[in-house]
Amino acid sequence: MARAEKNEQIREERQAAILKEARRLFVQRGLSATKISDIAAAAGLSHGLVYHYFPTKDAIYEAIVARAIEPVLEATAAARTGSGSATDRLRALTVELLRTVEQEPDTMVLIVQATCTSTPSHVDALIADFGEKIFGNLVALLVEGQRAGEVADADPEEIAFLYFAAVQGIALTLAMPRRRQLGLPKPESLLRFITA
Amino acid sequence: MARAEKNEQIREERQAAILKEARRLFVQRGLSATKISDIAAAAGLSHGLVYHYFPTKDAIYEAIVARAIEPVLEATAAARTGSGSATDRLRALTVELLRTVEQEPDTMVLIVQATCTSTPSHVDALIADFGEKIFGNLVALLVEGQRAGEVADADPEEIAFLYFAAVQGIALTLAMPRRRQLGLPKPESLLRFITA
DNA sequence: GTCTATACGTAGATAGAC
DNA sequence: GTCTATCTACGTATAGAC
Repeated sequence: MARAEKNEQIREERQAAILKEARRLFVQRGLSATKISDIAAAAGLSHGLVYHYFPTKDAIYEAIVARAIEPVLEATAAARTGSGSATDRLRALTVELLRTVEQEPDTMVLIVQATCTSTPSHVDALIADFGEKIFGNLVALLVEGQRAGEVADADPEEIAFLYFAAVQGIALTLAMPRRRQLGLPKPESLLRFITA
Repeated sequence: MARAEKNEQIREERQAAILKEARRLFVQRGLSATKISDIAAAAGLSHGLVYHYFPTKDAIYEAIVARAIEPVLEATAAARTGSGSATDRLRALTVELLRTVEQEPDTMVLIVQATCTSTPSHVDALIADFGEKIFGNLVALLVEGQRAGEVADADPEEIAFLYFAAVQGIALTLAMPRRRQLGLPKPESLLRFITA
């Protein structure tokens, strides 16, 4: 393997390791309580080297939030434009969101944290944009469902609001310290907000 | 006024001012991003004097979280033991919780933050205890409602989970940066989770 | 690419004068 | 009770050697 190639590989591995460990720590302790040296130790490199791969701690955080947002945004976009009835797509979306909450709890907790705590301004912008898009996708989907008579005849903005609030609240509750073991709610239960 | 009396009065005023400004700042920026000197400046006293009234920053935070939890806990306890049908009490509780979210958003946001970010261990214990009690009160109330045939015949633990998740998610959404203006959901909408 | 050493700033907390 | 000055610790980020 050529040297440049090998370096590129090292670079990717290091960055991935930093992002992975930083994400875990940010979720556990929050942004400002996580030190660069914690991240470095967890990823198995010196703290100075972290700055070889990322310019600042905020940049690491921003990259992590952006990656967390992406799949959730894609899921709602896919539900909005996919094929099948609106109800089917809402159901599939709900299953997908609950699956994410269960199998990758960090993803949603990170979004929740970034939403309710002040963050670097770039991240604030990411979160605001995220909220707008999620909301837009859900409302469009709900309106389509209402036209087909499948979705309750209430204000679609209100339903979208409640629905996504519940999803985030579920992620939050599962992140509670020393919480009792609670199973995830069933998709049907969450869909009671919506169905006609 | 006697000197001792006057000092006592000063003490109470100072403590109240510190708690009030600290709460605002903690909600806005989070615990570790809020400096003692920020609090002191906002409350109009020197940063050294803050330590005359509270031993540590964590102690201030703990006092604030404890005060935020109290009214929410009381509301669910009152709903559990109050008079009237279970449905009536659930409805009144929902109105009360949504009123709190709207009129004192900081209260719920503070709880949400304390839940999803690592906090001093005393606060973790407060939050865990809070979760247990809220959950217990809601489940008891729901079971009573089910006996009367007023509440949907689903797992009461699941309904309680979803209900409180939604409440917290609503508070969270309203705290979003640069969010579009959204009205609060109507109590009826939230109660759709519950009613038979 | 990697590490160690360090500069620089700042935050929590204390001491002592008024 | 109140302030200013200060101690101490630590975290980010950089520099320079290997």
